[in-house]
Amino acid sequence: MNPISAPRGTRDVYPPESAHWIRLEGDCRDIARRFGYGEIRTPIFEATELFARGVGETTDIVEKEMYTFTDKGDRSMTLRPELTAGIVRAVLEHKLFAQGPQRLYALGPFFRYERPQAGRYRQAHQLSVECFGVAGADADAEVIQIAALLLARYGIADAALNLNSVGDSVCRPRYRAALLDHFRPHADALSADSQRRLERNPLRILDSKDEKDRPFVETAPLMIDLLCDDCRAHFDTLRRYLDALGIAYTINPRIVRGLDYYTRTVFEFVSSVLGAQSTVCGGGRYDGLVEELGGPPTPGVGFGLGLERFLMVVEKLAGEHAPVRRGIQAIALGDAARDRLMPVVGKLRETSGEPTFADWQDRKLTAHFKAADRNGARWALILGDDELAKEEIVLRDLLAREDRRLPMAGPAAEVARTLVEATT
RNA sequence: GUGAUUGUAGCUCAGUUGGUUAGAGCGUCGGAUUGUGAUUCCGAAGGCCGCCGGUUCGAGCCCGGUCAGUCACCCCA
Repeated sequence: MNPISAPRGTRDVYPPESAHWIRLEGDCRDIARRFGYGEIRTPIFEATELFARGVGETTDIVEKEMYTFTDKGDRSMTLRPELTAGIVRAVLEHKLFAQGPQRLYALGPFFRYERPQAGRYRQAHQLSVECFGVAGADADAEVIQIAALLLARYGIADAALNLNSVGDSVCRPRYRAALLDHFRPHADALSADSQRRLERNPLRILDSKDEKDRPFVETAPLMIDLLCDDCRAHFDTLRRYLDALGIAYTINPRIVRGLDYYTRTVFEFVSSVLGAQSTVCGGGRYDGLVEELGGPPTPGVGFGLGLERFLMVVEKLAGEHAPVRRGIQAIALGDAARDRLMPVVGKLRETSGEPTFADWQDRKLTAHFKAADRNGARWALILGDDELAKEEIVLRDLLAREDRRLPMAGPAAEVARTLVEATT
């Protein structure tokens, strides 16, 4: 029988890597909190209909990338391919809009059935930040700053903010028509992919990587030149706010997002160290989404930030740094010492903020020291027959390589307290 | 879904034109040192050579399939 492996495109996270995840998730929560955003947790599966309507029937995500199944009640369910639709559903279900604008974030997995590649998984994780009920560009600037701050906290200067506007229901149809007028006469000269895109989603041709498309893409009209007055004003205001916040960006008139619901602002943070899947964070405004899902007309802006990709950038950019040594390795030599030391270790684990490691097996001192190194312990605590006889215990500083002898009398709690003091 | 490429010890990788008991470094465990670790020396354990089938007297090596990793397209976090 073959051993079972993790499903394709999924991966396990375990020590020491899991420590990076804990830290990143903590930083996401901390930064969201600073902006007054609260956490929302929604199911990882929802009615298929929610994503079909929310993400868009004709998007690649809905057409071919969803994990959809029929449950035992004959309902069509889907593992969420992104977090926003479920959040909107929950907000509507609990009538949170009755309480004014909602600032929410969610942290968790999403699922897309795609061929894995660098920075692309079938189960991935993201921080999803959503601001509902604020129509002004201040909300756009606010969510962008959240992402910018998170990147800055990890010293990721490498990620560049690309900004664009895809217009609204007034000017986008006009732009689409202009694009079709531009590309249609040259349809035969376009790449096969772009010929297909011409019918389905002409905007996509703009970020084609095919050399054949290049001359036509370069001369194509730009949305940014055809924005209606309202969209133009929104875009200009956002730029002013970003400048005021000191957030650098470049206007990239060719960024297009894959989800149907975006209106006006779209943005991406891209990193050069990620390979082909270079977007660390992508988002924008979605003023029509809430209504589309059966709610009252409600503006919204938000983004998704890929945690796997974020950590990839951090790892590529960060050099090797010596791991911090912390905590105590407790070493008992002999049965009597073990019996005496065990309650002390128990108390240390209750009261010390640092880890306490112990291997109660009857091993050589050398082996215990090796374990201490492996555990990254800062201190070694040694108790053997000699110490027992003198009611002492040896505390070794593994960095300074120096031993200290401490009194070992009284109840375990007292000994533990002395040790905590001696090691801080 | 399309294309390329790679699967040999826990990890990184050798393995000759197909030829007997498949190797190294690191790591692990033990010893040198009956109580002092990151250096050194000695020893040991650890392999369905991804899986299934085929060719062959004989397959880690050749062929087909399959699963998985990696990279790119498509698409996106």
